[in-house]
Amino acid sequence: MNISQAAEQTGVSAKAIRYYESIDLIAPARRAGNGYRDFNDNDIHMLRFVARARGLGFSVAEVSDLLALYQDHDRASAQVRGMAQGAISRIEEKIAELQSISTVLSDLVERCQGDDRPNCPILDDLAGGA
Amino acid sequence: MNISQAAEQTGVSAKAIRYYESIDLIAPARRAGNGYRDFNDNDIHMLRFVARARGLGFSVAEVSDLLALYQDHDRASAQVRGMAQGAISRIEEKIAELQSISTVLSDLVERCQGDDRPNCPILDDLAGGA
DNA sequence: TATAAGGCTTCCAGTTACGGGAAGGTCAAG
DNA sequence: CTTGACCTTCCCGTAACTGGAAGCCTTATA
Repeated sequence: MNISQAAEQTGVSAKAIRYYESIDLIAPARRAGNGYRDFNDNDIHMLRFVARARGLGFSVAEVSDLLALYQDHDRASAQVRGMAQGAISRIEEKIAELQSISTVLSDLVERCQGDDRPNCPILDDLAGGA
Repeated sequence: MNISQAAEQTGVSAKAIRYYESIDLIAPARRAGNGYRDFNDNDIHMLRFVARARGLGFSVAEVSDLLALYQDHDRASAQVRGMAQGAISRIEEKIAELQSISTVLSDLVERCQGDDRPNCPILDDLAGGA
């Protein structure tokens, strides 16, 4: 299977696949006689794993660890669980931060008329900080 | 005032100040006889504006627009309000996305024993996607 | 069969918003 | 006069790719 088919079947762009290969996240694909990459079912499987893990917010470095754990059949599930919990913590923190920002912005928007006049509490706030 | 004092008073690092100057976000600071940047009260004011806007999640490009609006005393408040609302929308979207990710991860963690054994629903899910 | 379109390859550059660090000038203190 | 703390500019590195150029390969069509 050529790279564009692999991309289509996994949701990982051809560019991204080459990138993942270049940073050794995934094993280099077999090459056909013409030099084209040739992907097999296992390659597709791995790419889907990567796509799903990335989609769940794991960094590429973390995905690398997860792949190693996935391929190590003697791993302890605690390790994977720990990584997932770490990811959850970071996500929760980010959510809290975004929510507090959103609150501030919403308050500002509420106090701003939003008409043709120049008076704008939003800019006043940015300027004054108070 | 030298750059390190300006940094301290605004919460913007010296590196960031030079960067903002280099990309024309802020006006180049006056130079003292020795070539050092010399910041005045207005510079500090502008840097604080930038710091606060960045802290509220506006991109540097957006801060540039906000600064222009701030300095244009004939601006319409509607424009600033619109930008703030756009920022809020993006933030809300991001929050929703993070929350759905967090939910999925939490479900997975819950189903994972997290012990010394290799059985791990988290990896199973990443692999199978189902 | 010639050729044009499209896919594949590699490599380089750009993205965001800076931080780190090198090489070298400047300033205040002892 | 030297030390150490500033300051300057310049270049590299970050995360995770995307876009584009230059140049093969393949397939379809005239």
